Amino acid sequence: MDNKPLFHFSLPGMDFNEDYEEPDAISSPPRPSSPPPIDTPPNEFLQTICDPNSAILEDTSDDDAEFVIHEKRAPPMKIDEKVWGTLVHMRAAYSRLSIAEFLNGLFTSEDSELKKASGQFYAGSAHLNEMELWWNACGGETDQAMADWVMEKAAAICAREASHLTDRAFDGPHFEDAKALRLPATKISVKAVDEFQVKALGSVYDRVTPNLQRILRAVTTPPPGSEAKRNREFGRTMITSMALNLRSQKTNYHQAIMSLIFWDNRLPKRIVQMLNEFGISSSHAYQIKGIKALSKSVQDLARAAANDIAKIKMLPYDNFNWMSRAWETSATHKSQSHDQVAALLVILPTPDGTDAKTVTSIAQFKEKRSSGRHSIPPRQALAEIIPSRTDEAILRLPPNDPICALHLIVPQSMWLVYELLVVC
DNA sequence: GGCGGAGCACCTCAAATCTG
DNA sequence: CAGATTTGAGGTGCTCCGCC
Repeated sequence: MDNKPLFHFSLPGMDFNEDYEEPDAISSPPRPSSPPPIDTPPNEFLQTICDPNSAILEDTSDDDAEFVIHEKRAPPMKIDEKVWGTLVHMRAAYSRLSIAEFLNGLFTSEDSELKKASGQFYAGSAHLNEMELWWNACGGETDQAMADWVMEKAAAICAREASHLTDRAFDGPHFEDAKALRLPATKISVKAVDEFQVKALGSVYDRVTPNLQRILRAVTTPPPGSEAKRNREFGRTMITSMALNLRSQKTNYHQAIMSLIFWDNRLPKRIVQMLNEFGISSSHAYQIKGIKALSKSVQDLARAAANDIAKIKMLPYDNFNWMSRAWETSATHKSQSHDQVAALLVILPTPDGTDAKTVTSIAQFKEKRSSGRHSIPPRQALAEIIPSRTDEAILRLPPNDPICALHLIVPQSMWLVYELLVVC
């Protein structure tokens, strides 16, 4: 029978004697009272460590007490020496037990004492240190087998995070966050659109998917010295939204808003469908339902504002000649720049010290007329109706500023336009 | 089992292209 | 050049399927 040991090790100047005879496993040798020197020949060393008949261990002469008192204490053993001694013992006592088998036995055993020992090992997070050592010793990311193992575990961690927001949201720790990431087409409203912020969404992802974000940051952060002008946070947020949407189409908050943006910019249906496949946008059908819901939400707001006695309303209805690039948004025309007859509901701010009822009171105008409103000198009257310097400054706003178009309709000398709702 | 998103077929309409 | 035909895009309704 081949009794060749399963492992072989050596230190400088030392090696095992192949002719060494293995002692009985049940008679483990006692620990030597002093460390064996590294460069001791193997036979002597093994005798020192393992031989119960060793001269050191057998020294039971009457001089013991004197020896303990007068002998200088042996210097502490180095780690190498202790490890070496342990390996020697293992080989001597259990020549067929490999280190891998030993570790497996220690960490998978059901024996209470062994579990206690392995638990102490975990308690100090020593296993993380060992894993770091093994990672470096094997070549880190250049070792394919090691990288495969690590990535498999990392993928499982990221999948678990995603699961807590999608298929296992109900049972997970982020149920409320998962609900906030779902936006049914029929629930799209002005409030939902107004509240959407990529930055805020990114913060939510940082909180509920920290490990996935760690990986995305590592991948998307450019190397030092290269181009760094772009803000990667928005892209990482989009990537996360895409990943979650591809896992579950119910997680669609970002995609829903994207589909509205695409609709507003007249992106063709087939492109929307393509981007839906990619997980960037909701489907075309969702777009249509969403716009319907959004239009209803806008109308509800307009009705509420129109019936609010605390607001000052103005309802211009005319053929508006929109300035170039002054976009009008409506449910039926998307964003267009055109001239057309339209009705606008304009909510004007209430001046300080008064209220809507007083400002819009007919009696107020009658009072002004009766007090000689038309008796002021013509020159003064003209000065009051022509644009002031402030008016002119506002009228010189950039042509693509929609406020500019509004000021053409509502003279600045009256009130600033506070809110505009388009009634479709 | 209900809800909601996606897929699909089908419709309408307008622009582009063909044909006599 | 005018009418016919084709093409392509937007929109709708039904069905399937995943999630809760």
